[in-house]
Amino acid sequence: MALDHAILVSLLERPGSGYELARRFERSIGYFWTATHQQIYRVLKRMEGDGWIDVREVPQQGRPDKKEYSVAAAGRAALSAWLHEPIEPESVRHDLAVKIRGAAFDDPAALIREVERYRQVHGERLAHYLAGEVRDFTGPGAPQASGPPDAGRELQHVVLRGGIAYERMTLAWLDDVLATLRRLGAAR
Amino acid sequence: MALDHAILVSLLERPGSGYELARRFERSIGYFWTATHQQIYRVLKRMEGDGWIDVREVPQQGRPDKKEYSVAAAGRAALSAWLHEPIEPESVRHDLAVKIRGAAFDDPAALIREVERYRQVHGERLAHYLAGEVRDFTGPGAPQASGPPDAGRELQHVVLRGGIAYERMTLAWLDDVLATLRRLGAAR
DNA sequence: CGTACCATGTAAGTGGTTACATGATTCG
DNA sequence: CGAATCATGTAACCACTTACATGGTACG
Repeated sequence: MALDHAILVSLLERPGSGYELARRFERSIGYFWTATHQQIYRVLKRMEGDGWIDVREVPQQGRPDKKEYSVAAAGRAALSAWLHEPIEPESVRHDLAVKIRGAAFDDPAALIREVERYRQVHGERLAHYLAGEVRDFTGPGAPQASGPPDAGRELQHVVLRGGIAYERMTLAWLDDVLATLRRLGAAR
Repeated sequence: MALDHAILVSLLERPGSGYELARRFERSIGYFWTATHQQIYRVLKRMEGDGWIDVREVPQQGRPDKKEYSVAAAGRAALSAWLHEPIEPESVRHDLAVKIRGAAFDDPAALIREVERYRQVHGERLAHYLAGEVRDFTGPGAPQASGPPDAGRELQHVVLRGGIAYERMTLAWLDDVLATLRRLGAAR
């Protein structure tokens, strides 16, 4: 049940509305946690009821009004408690791996197109992450770290490096998969 | 909803009981899909009702009788249909990444122990995969591939290589995370 | 004689997905 | 005037988790 905590972290990084959170979950936070707006609104309502977050009605011009949420003391405490409680490394679920093993009982070559699609998606994600890294961390326009290190910045960067490493690894593996599928197709 | 298909693949590789499937999901199939016995029994019942799988009562001595399931024609067809239908690369959920970003609002150094625990778990998984690879694929005792390549074997191996690559990448990243956390702790 | 393993289930709860619903504003 | 974006929700359903339940055999 880390959606609560993912939302708390995001609101600590910057307060915002349910709609804005949903957009963030399509991007930066979405790199390691996904959520739809329906889910987010439900959780926000619950956390508001529990006093974890505060709401502020923000009138806007040219746009619908919005409710801006920010983390209350109780929410900070709940997040801190969760941070200190150990969690098990999560279990993995890879549809593609199921498909690959299933292909042994069907036509392996028919999977090639599917794997190529995956390869493209992961290639795009990698490019996206790398662009973000240059923009926010390593590029010339990026804010310079002067004086003591900014913990939030460093931690965001190391998470992003994880995403980059994951995509690179995945691309290399998908190439391995493609080579294997092609080898099996050629040998028939 | 790939649990159905993961079970079908596993039953195609070798027919078995719900209990046996549950054990497999703790090992080989569990590398890329998890399921508890409660889930498995429910899905087996449903697939049996749909005519996807056949049951055979197998009396045993010294053990309780078991129901051995095997894939029926309709199940094979359902699997084939799924294999040919495109699926989106699945979304990721990493509690640890949420925790790392959350640590910026708490004590980063307190996360070190948690990350070390993760590191150990992933190290064990890697060792487990590598042992399996030697045993089943690359070792001297492993069945030799003579003549035409065995598609099932090759495909199982490439999936396992994916698991190995994933664990290696994760270990390297966790070292990066640890170094970052320690740097932040030392700079305070 | 207790623990571990084999074997199969039910029930309740939670988290997540999909579909439906509304309504205003901006831009081409 | 249609599509996209901003903004917030309800309802139904499905997948998954956790807790509870039973009962036999093997082994040290």
